[in-house]
Amino acid sequence: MSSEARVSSLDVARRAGVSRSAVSRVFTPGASASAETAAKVRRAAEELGYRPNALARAVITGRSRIIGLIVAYLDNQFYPVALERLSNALQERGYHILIFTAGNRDEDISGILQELIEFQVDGIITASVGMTNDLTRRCAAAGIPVVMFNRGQPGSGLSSVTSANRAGGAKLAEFLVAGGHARIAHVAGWQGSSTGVDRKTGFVDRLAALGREPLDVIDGMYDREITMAATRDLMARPAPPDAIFAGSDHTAFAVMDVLRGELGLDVPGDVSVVGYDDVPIAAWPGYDLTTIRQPVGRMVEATVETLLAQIEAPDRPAQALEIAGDLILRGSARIPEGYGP
Amino acid sequence: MSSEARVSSLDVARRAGVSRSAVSRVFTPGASASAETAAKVRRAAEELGYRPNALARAVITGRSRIIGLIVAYLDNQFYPVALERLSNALQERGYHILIFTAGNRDEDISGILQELIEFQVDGIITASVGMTNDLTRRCAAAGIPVVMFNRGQPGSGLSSVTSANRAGGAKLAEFLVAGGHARIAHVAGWQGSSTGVDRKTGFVDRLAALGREPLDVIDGMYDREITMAATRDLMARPAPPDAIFAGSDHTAFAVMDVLRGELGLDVPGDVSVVGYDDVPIAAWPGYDLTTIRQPVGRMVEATVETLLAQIEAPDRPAQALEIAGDLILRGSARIPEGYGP
DNA sequence: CCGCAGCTTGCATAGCTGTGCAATGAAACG
DNA sequence: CGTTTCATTGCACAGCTATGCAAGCTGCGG
Repeated sequence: MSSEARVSSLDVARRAGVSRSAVSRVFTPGASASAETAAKVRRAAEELGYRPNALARAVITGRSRIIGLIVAYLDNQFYPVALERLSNALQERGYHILIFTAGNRDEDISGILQELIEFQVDGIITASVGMTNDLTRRCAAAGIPVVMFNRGQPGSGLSSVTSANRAGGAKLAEFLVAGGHARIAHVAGWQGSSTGVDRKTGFVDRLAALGREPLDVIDGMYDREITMAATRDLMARPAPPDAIFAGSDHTAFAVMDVLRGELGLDVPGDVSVVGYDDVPIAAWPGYDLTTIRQPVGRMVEATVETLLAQIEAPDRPAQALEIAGDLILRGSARIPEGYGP
Repeated sequence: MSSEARVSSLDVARRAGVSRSAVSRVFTPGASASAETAAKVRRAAEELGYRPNALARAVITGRSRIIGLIVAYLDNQFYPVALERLSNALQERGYHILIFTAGNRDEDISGILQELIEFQVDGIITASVGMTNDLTRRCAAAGIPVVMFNRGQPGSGLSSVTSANRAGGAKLAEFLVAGGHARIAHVAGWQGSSTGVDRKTGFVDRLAALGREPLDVIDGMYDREITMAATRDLMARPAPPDAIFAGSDHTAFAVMDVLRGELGLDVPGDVSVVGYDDVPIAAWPGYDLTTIRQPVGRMVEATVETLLAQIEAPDRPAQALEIAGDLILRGSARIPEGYGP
């Protein structure tokens, strides 16, 4: 409530008639202080508007309670939703998110790692970022725990939390085949990412197990424009697909926009479309998209638990968690007999 | 490249055969150091993987280069887009965003202010948050500059950056009247926010100036469900509206989903719909929404400039900036003669 | 009444860095 | 070659807090 000069523990100590140590102990859980001095200190702190300096505290305890979040892009709604939940989950545990936006270029990521070290972050979460092996090595060298959210990197020694992407891709393959589709195409997610590769692999392998093969697989790079171009290309062929699996909901919307908006086709009458993620928009009647749900809540919980555990015990081995996701039936694809309620 | 022990400037100094001061000066722009020692120091730092401790630096300079961002929700796509740009703009200037998610309840905000002070943030940006006057006073007391993004609070003494919301509302009123609509309704943005109030006021006032009045004005709270309920209510009346202005694009999508998805109506054949923001989805063929563009890029620039200027010169008076936004013509509303190209 | 145990509290130090000040060295100039 | 000047560098201190250690005090039991 005083003027704008920053107020330190010394000011509080003087006003309360005690030493700095006493003030520090009052604000340190687990330290011993008598009820009387605690009251005096709290009152003085209140009057002066004092709060302990978390940065100075971090310098001496070696714990900043800051988590660095590296995120490449936010246009896929899955990531803002996850960001909000991550922030809430970490806030509840006394941690905070320092955000870093980066393209997927190596030099971006490299520079960001420097800054993460400068800010003494206790841990790192990456989202929608494909890490390089170089970065992997440097993180390990810096001794900062890393959890990759919605990405994995086998053999990197880094923890990761993903949904069961291969299983999800397989479910969609079965679903589309059961729906009686003849020409099934896949506009895949970025093949530089584990999610993009795993979904594709699970999808193609299950098709093969059913004695089928995809009409075509094109890398849509998780990009709206590229996916739209790929869709136009597919549909311009003599025998166009009657079902398209897009690598994410965000790109499935792009596919549907081309089919309905540009080509005047009916979904699912002419072409069935399925996606992956179950972002909120997928439930809107405008798209009503059949998709695999990525359980954001549980993925976030697992990410936070894993990261904090690794911060507590740095020697704990990294673990790659996969969380199963359900097929969500909606109106964008023919529903075969036996599915649904 | 070494083991995981944190490496300090003393380690680098020893390895380079110089004093701590020399190391500090090499990493402080503007300080004097000979080319020779700079080379020695940089080399030793490289070998040890040293980076200066930004937290310790912040303790002594009194500048953390951390900006606190308070955001209430991210489901309206306008905010993730803004967040990404804010982060980029600040990163370019050597600042970073510490993120705080909060509901709009007073106790949330109050607790967050404590944490903002603890982390010694140099400035605060609020987005999608309605601040209380109490918070206003406490921020001023703490001496931390605040810029409200996409919100204003007249008379609070806080800086703000918004688009010209009254002017935008007026443009939409004119546009809908020129389109020959007979019964014009407004499902407004949250009336506890300046944007919601200003857009409504500009809209209603211009209607009045044209000798018209709205069929009804309902507070949609910027919430999808509430807006959908309001739309159902409007359309169930004996004389339903033939044009609806929704307080944001995000809620305009909700209106369209009810009209087309639930009621089987044609947009704009039966009802014209307009929104506000011009988020990316508004341009997708699935919605193709006529709206007022909020120029995110310029709003972000202005926010960053204002905040940094206020950090440099704390006595600088607060300013409320308004940035004009254009009417973007698309297919969700009848286009009157004389508009368009 | 005395000794001991246990809780409090102040002192001093640690944890990392920026920066004023003075000393050192070299370079430049006469 | 002598002197002045300037850049450079080390020392010491500041900035804010946590914590081990020892001293003080209180209370309890003998």
